[in-house]
Amino acid sequence: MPTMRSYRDGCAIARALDAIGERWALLVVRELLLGAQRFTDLRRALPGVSANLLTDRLRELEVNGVVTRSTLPPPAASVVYELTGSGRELEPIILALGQWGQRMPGPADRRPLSATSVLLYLRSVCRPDPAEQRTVYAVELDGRTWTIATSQGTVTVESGEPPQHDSRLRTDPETLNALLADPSLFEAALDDRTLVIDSGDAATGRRLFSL
Amino acid sequence: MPTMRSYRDGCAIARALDAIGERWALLVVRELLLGAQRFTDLRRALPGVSANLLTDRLRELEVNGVVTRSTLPPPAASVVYELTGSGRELEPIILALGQWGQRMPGPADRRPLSATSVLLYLRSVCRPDPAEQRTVYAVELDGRTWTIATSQGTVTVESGEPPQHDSRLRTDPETLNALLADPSLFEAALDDRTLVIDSGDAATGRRLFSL
DNA sequence: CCGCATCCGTTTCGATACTG
DNA sequence: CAGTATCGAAACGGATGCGG
Repeated sequence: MPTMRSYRDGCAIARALDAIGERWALLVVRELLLGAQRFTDLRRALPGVSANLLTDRLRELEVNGVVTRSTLPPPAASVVYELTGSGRELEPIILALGQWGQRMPGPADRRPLSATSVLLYLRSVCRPDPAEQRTVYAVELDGRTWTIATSQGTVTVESGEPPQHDSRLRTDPETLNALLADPSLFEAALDDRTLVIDSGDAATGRRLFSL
Repeated sequence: MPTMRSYRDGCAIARALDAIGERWALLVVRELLLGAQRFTDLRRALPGVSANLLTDRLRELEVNGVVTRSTLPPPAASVVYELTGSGRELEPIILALGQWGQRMPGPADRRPLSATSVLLYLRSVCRPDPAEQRTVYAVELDGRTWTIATSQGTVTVESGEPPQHDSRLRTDPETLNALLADPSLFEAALDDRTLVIDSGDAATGRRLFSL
């Protein structure tokens, strides 16, 4: 059964933490910032969380009005979790927390990087040239495919395969992150095959990192 | 000994949560946003936290570079905890979390309100008239005295007794919060003595809530 | 009193196994 | 796929103790 402890403090900060302060809760929200996800996808994206606990957190977030649980209409009929409006309002806070965490004295750790966090970063920093044509990328990260579309100065990131794409890339979160920080690593990444272009030309692929 | 668990995720959000995501940690930071505090004051301000847990959290926050522990020079010689620069950078995030928490569907709870949260709110919303003369208030809340000074369009809130003051008020967090939301309740609060003016005239006291 | 340290019962977490 | 069941380990919460 879900956790039911509270700080018992009328303060709005404490009440917010009652809702999203339990362990893993905010990382679940982070995952859902890129769109609705299924239980199993959340598990894969959050290595270390047990199925048991993920169930509890999702239920708590649901009763707290942060997440909604819905069953897709047939023939899909799968269960998906999605942020509510209130949940989406956490985005700037979570991104700010990420910026704070980045400034922290990190002991040069080489820990695996979550795909979602890199994609969130991409979405938050990329401001494509508004004059540029709409470009749709299919990006495969950690075995999952994402749709990244640049259009009229904005970037959208969605889970799943795009209906059609201009370029299909395959890489890992660490490489993607490195390329966003320094686009000039593009050719080197192609060379050691940490980045693979499955379709589309190199110039189109490279443009994703030159935003 | 302190908690030593980690999300083991290179993502900056997860690393931030490793530093300040444990239970009570962010509320400790909240308390310290108004200035250095002693162990016992933190305990009183955070009813529900046990002494050993507070010790653990303070140590963790210390090793994570969020808090510094220092012994005041004699004759005080007391131990105080204070935010580092990194810790102070959490202020906008914590305030944003508070705004999010306030928008949450609160089930009309009448839980005790922490003094710090009301003072943080006061400091964040009050924009006094820059033309106004500097005014120093001594405000007693929950048995502790705070110094609130308005000067040149800014408000400062500090723990402790001011050297001199223009007005001395005594009230409780709930009343102070209500007065900030609706200054017209000032006279009613004086009537039922949930607000007491110990020194200074009523007009000066009232000005604190008309910012 | 203040700033903890130690002990101890309870809750939560994390891992593995299992089910509709 | 989307969860439950179970269980040992860790964290929490409260009480008490203790040196300065």
